[in-house]
Amino acid sequence: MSTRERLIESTRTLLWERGYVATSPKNIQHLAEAGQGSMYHHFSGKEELARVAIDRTAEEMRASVDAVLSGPGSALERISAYLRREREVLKGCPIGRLTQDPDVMATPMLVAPVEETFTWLRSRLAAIVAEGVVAGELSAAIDPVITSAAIVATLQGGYVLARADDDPAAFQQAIEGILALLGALSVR
Amino acid sequence: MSTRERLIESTRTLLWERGYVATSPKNIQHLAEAGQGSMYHHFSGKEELARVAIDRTAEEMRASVDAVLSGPGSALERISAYLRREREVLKGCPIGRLTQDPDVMATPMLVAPVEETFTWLRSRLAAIVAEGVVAGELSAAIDPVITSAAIVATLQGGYVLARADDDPAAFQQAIEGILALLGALSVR
DNA sequence: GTCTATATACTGATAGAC
DNA sequence: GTCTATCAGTATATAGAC
Repeated sequence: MSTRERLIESTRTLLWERGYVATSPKNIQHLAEAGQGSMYHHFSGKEELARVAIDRTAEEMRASVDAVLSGPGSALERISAYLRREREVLKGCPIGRLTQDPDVMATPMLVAPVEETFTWLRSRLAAIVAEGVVAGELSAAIDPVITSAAIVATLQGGYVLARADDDPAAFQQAIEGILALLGALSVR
Repeated sequence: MSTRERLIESTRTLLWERGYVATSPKNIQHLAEAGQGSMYHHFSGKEELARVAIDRTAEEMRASVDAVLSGPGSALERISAYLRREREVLKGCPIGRLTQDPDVMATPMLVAPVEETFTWLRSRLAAIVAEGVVAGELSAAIDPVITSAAIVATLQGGYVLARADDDPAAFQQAIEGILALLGALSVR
């Protein structure tokens, strides 16, 4: 792996583990086993490097989520598969966590990919919920937009509960809770 | 207000706005209009001050939530009143945000009040959901524990969505989404 | 491309005068 | 109780040699 590559991957790791404010150029260089000079040769500074790292994380997430959501199965089955996927629950969501970072929120270049990711995710899920309603699988009483917002929020909030409890079970309970509600509204 | 009081209140404000890692003793002193010496006279350091501040925020939250949940109305009405309460959505949850702070999570003294708050909230809500089921207001198919986890998670995740979008509407959609699902399972 | 030197400001605290 | 002085270490670079 090239030095540039190692810098990007190290930044991704640290942004996930500690966020943006709490990650210093020095931390990144150490993890990447790269010198000060290398980092500033490849990137203009911490901000640009973070942007590249966040973009990559967002793209990967999008691709892996889309793989599940575009897969086989009914609408509810795909949503359920997405929510129940294996996750490193206690590490939290690498994108969602950034919304709590004051320096990320104060930097338009860094918020942009975060905003785009959630906008995409919510509309992708809304489309699937709508599909389920049209197919007669889900009750016509379900509104796709607010329901998909609730689904994504449960996922993001599940991470918060799990971290507060230091136990992935809290995440799983939240997921099972929303799935049970959705399941009860499926048309059998 | 005493200097000590101003230090605590300033810390509460900064922990809410920027979190723990991103808040320095200097920031606190400046906002509190207190000198270095004053801060270290009243508190052993940043950590102790943060603990006092978090405790106070947690207690206030508990009291105000309990006021709504112990109020009049059916189970679903009280849950709905709680979720729809006025909130400074874009500022996020002053307690939930701390779960994303690496230095808070690494300090047992600081995680403790966060963990206690969520444990309390979830069991308080679970009791109300259970009440609704017993009263025949909610479907017997509803499991109080996982449902209350989903409710709290939706709330916490709603803040994440709103901040990502820089729009409180995303929070409201998530809330209306979970309430619609719960409402559909109420026994009319 | 990578390295070392240098720089300004801030972090989180301690020491001791007043 | 509050103030100023001081401190070792870090944050985030820039400069210029190799």
